[in-house]
Amino acid sequence: MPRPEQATSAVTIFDVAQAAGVSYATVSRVLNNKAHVKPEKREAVLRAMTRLGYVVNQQARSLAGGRAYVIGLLVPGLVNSYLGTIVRGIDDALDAAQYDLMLYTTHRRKTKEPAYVAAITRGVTDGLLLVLPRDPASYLESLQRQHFPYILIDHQGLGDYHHSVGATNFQGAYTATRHLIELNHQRIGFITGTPDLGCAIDRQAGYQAALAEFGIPCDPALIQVGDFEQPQGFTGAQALLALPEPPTAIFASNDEMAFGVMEAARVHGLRLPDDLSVIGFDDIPQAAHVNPSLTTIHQPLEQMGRVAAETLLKLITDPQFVVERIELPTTLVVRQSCRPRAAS
Amino acid sequence: MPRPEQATSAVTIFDVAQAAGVSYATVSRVLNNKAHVKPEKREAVLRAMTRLGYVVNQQARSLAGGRAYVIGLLVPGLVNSYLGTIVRGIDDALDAAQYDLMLYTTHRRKTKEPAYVAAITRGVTDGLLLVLPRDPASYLESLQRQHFPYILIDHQGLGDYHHSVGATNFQGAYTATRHLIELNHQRIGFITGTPDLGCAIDRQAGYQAALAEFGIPCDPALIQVGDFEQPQGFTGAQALLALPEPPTAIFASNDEMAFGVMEAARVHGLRLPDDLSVIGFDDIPQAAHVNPSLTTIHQPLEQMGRVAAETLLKLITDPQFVVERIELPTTLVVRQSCRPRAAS
DNA sequence: CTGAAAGCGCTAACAC
DNA sequence: GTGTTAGCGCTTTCAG
Repeated sequence: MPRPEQATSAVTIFDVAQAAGVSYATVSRVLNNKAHVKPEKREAVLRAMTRLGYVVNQQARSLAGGRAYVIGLLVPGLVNSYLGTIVRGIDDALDAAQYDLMLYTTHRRKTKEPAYVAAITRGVTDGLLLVLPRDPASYLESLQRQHFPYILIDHQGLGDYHHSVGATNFQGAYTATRHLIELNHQRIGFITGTPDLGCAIDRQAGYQAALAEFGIPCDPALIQVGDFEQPQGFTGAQALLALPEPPTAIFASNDEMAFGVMEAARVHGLRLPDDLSVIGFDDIPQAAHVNPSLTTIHQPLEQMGRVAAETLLKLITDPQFVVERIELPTTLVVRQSCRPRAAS
Repeated sequence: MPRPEQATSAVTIFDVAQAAGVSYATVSRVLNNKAHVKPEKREAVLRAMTRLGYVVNQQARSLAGGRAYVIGLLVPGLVNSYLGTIVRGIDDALDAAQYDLMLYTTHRRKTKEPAYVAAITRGVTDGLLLVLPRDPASYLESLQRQHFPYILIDHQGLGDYHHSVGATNFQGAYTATRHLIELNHQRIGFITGTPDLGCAIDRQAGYQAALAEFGIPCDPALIQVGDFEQPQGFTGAQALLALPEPPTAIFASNDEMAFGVMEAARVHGLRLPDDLSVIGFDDIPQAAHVNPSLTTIHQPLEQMGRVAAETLLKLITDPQFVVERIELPTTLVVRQSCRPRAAS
């Protein structure tokens, strides 16, 4: 009693072989672009495949030792537009290489991570892309031990993770701060990202470096800890604006928090950008559409995704390939949320 | 010469069987929770599995005719926070059932969709979730022919797609419009969604139904065609506000476009909500954070994802299971972007 | 250059 | 209850 629901499918390489008048193995060779197949036969096989509507069975293929043509993408719980943009880049690169994408979320099965990684590395997937993992060490150790191909996206600074693609966070934050300084601001508030993330640390370092370079003392009261989410931008700005000597400009570690800052400024009765300059980081689509539009540091998210995927693919095809940390440039996007400080 | 990169892995059910002193098949039975296994043996097998660090090989499992424990998610190109919220719900449900998620994007391989669907239905995946497919017919036909389990998310209205989970778009739009009417507005502008999407059509119908119920004539000049993206909200509102007799309230078919409307109102020198009331649809996180905060219709996206996934799982385990279209309720969320029209 | 044959790890009849 | 035995569809030696 055959499974009725499978009625349609089931064109195997065996069928193709028969139709093309060759053997089983030859079809496999054609399938994998192996050399040593007479052109005519290759042609015949190809023709038979299209005529029969043959589609490879990845399961079988990878079981038999070949590639799975799937790469895994491990993301933190939150699925937002930041991630969406990265995914678009990944998807592009994977599409070109005929790879599919398996989506894994960090918060799943957190109890038994080793098993999780094991499952991922056990055949289903040929490589793994990790976006902003909170605690990379738990994964990386087993990944490295198994020499399993992986690339980290947008994470660095902590530890020696050279298999990674990121942006020039330090440079970007430096540029943002410098922009504010050149606009004559002296008291510049800063709202950090999630403190245990490399990119957050680098952005803070860039902020402090610019201050130092221009001989502006770094007042700890001007630094508020945030978490990359809008509410923290709001509360951070509230604290900043309540200071005896409040800042004339605020640099938020990402755009989401910058929106929170703008909100707080309004609640505080401040006009933007006249009374307070605000600058963000990331350049999410929304940044161009708020009022006033947000001056920010553009982070090439889509490109990061694409480059990471391409690098991973390279790593998969050539295990000897040596991956260095790749940093893509950030750029200042000047819009309307910053203004020169009125001379006093 | 064994593959060196596989050094670590390779604990098979065979190894487990040996360690537990049972046969091959018994391990498989335990794995699949089949009946007829003596408790002591089951125990022994379980112990051996954890001791050896055994992890199932899904490829082999599904090749041999079992489940793949993977469901596919087909999404339109755009990956935004709308989708992110749905995915969270899906992920929750799948997590509970130990399923993984394969992400497919519509724009890929558009040239050969049949092959695409074939690949999806050929074993890698046990079922398919389709979010807002632009042209469902091209997929649905082969899906149905193969009796392959699938559920549509947030698509309806066109054709007879009962395998779907959505929200009460008509009802929500009706409620939004009615809210505006009860606020004494008579000239209410409307910006449509992408016209070929069922949800867009239903929302427009809801708008018109409310108007009709209150005896307000539907002025075609008050309806602008949009596409669910912010820029169209902006231009649509511009057209509306340039009318000889402009509306006192605008209902945008989604929040993104409502933001565009707010932007246009500002450019036009209008104060919100005093000079113009704006209402949206979706209740994306951002809606609570703009200024003024956006009154909107909450669409239970996360729940939609969860329900769709759960229903699909049910369908997979029981092919006889009959799926009806499921509509989850939308609710009005009153914030600060609407105000009663000043009596004139 | 090409065919034959041995599995990959597992499920599912089928015997015992 | 439990073990035995076929394959699932494909990649890969290994002979020709």
